[in-house]
Amino acid sequence: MRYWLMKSEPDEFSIDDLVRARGQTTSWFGVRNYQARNYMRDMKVGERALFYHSSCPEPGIAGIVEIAKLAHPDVTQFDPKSPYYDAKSPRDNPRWWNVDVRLVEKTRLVPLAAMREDPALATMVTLRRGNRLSITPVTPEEWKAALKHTR
DNA sequence: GCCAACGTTGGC
DNA sequence: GCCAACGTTGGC
Repeated sequence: MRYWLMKSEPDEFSIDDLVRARGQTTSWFGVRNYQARNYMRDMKVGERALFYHSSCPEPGIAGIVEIAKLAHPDVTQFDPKSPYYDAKSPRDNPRWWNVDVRLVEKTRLVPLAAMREDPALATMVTLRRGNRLSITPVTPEEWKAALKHTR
C-alpha cells in the first residue's frame, strides 16, 4: 500500500470538479512525463493520493483521492484534436497511460507555505528544490503528517 | 511576467 | 553518447 501526491491546475481540473463528480471515477489523462507515467503504472486500486492544486493563487493540498482503476492507455494521445495528442505514440504500444481516481474527501486547504513549515512534510519529494513532477510518492509518515493539517 | 530548474529533442 | 537549444513547470 503506497501513498501518492497528484498535482492538478485548478483552472483545468479542481477539487470542486471532483466534488461535482462524487461517486464517479475520473480519468487522470494528460500526463506526458515518463517518470510520472511510471508511478501511475505502479499504482494499485484502493491506494490513496493527496490532491494538490498547482499554478494557482493558493497552491496546496486540497483533498484526498483514491485510485479507482489501474493504469490503462491514455485515450487523448490518439486524438489529433486533443492538446495531449502524441503523433509518435504507436497504437499497438501506447506511450502514455493513466489511472482513474475518485474523490475520498475535499479537505481544508493545506497551503504550500504550511507544508514547507512542517519538518514532517519538508521531506516530501514534491517540495524538493526544482522538482516539477506532477505525480510523486508520499511516505506513510508524510501521509500521516499531511492528514493532520487537513483536520 | 519573470525566472530557476528540469526534461526532451536532435544534430553531430 | 554528448550537449546545446528549446519547451515546460510552477512559485512568486
